[in-house]
Amino acid sequence: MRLSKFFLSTLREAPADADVVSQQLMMRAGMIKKLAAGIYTYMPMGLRSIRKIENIIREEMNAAGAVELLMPVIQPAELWQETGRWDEYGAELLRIKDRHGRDFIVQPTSEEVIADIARNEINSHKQLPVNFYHIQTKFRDERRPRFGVMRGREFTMKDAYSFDKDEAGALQSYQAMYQAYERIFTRMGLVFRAVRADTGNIGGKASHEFQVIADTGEDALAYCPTSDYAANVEMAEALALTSTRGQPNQAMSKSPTPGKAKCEDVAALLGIALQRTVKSIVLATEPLDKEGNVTGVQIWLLLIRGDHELNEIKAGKIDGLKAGFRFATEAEIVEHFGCPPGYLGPLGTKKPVYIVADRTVANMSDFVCGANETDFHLTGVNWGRDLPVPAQVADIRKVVAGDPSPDGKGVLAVQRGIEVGHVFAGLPYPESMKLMFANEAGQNQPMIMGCYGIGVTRLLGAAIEQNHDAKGIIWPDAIAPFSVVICPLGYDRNEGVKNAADNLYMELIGVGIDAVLDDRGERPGVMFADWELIGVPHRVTVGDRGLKDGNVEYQHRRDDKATVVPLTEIGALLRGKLVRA
RNA sequence: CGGGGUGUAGCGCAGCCCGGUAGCGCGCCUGGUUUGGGACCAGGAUGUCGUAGGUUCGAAUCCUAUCACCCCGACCA
Repeated sequence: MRLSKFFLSTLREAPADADVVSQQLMMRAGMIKKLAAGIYTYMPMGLRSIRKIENIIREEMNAAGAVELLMPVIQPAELWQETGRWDEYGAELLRIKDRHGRDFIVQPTSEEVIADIARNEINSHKQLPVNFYHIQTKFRDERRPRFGVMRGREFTMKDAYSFDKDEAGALQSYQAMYQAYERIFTRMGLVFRAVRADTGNIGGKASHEFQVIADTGEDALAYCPTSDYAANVEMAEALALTSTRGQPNQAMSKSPTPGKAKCEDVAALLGIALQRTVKSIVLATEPLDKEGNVTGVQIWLLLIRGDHELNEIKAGKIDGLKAGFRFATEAEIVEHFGCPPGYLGPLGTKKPVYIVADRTVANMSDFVCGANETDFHLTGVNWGRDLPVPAQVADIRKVVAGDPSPDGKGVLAVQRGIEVGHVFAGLPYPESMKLMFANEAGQNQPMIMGCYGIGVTRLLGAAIEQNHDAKGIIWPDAIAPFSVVICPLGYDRNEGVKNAADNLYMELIGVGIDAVLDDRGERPGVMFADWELIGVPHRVTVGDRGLKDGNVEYQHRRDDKATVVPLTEIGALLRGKLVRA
């Protein structure tokens, strides 16, 4: 591409409403423009990267045996009413009416349509397994769109749907997609991890998220560097930090701790480690009777070690809390404990409460907790001696870096990630949409469905979040808008430079290298700054100075300085660097 | 949805408190001088001041409504 025949507009300053670095850089580099909240135009420069991402996905999906089709953006409400998602999806589902007043939706995903296709088109086991995919525009009316293209309302997604005749086949389809995803993100040059995930409300069986590692990611991941264990922090299992309960060494006593309502303050006042304290968290549930009336309020006391944090998702899995819980009000706390928050503990509550101890707390000895009396804490508290051993012990805390890995093979580390792909097996649609086929015996049986998504436009942002510096974007080769930029110094006024640059450009294009020739005749500083902002990974500078000796300069976007290379060798050098991994 | 903030040229911002009909930097256009890291000089173009009402002789400025955009969002005892 000759730049004079392309379109480029860079900005020195990012628009004030850009909230994350990837969005700022893409806007400055002229790759995207915002049209409305969470809705972006992909400008020519940005679209080139999008197309490269799509092509890699397409090649690997095809190689994995998936078949491409294209389903509509606008879908009739009837299909969504059939699965119940018309009612369940909520405000994120954009609903529209046509001129006849019929209800339609703008698709946030395509399970309904593909299931409709599957039940109409697939009748025989001979047609299975099959995996359909498309790369299509989606719309989810996010409550609060942000993070640029990473959480837009309109976005592009690759979604694939597999249909199998039995569990074994479904597992194979799942693994084929898992491996395809590994190849896709590897080819894109991204650092990522496959993370075991909660199946969430789609309700499947096996599920992994593919997370691009970046400090600015929305999700925290817990993983074990010495094994393949990786899980969302919300999901990661926290083991008890001590396997058995220690023997009591101290007598229990009440210490004045005036004004010290936080574990940190109490530990500091008493001169003990924060790990010796126990934090009390009070929840309330409102159970219903058979008629659905609230029968009263039940109060729960959850005990967590002072330096740990409650994991509400885990708490929600405790019997009695499954139906939903809330944090107790201050009035409820005073009523049940006899004192306000800050001095609460499991001993001597005013009214009975349900006590749940975290696994680690259950094994603590000589610990410190609130005395249920304003301005007092208890020290040297021991289970079994001072109070009954906890009736309920559960994993209710968030894991932290340094915890033992649940697989017993090391220590957990925590990093942030951006979810760019998700694979699910065993979706419920075969039942609700009657996806039946005739098996070898001629009997009808339900198919097994899996679904597999990749956020195409989100990948664009995630790649930048992972790969940028103070000057701009640093694209991995495979998804850069251009692989190589030729920067001639004095293109408009130096015949020798112009000829050399033109010839080099033709040579690179001739061998299939995606090169751009900056033929604007701009000053070097302007050219360099623009291309460093855009993040083209390889740059060749053609100048009078080097040309006298038959040389040009090569510089990778990550290099601090250029290397002199004979003009006759630069083509081969670039070809060597751009060999596909 | 609740709370807060901001809307002035393509981008970044000032002007608003204290009303007098809009300005700065970058970018853009023309000419000239420059030319290996965002050049310089001279000249120039671009705004229904988010929108709609109101107050006033007069509104970017004050008032009301409305829209858009941005930020924050339980608790962590």
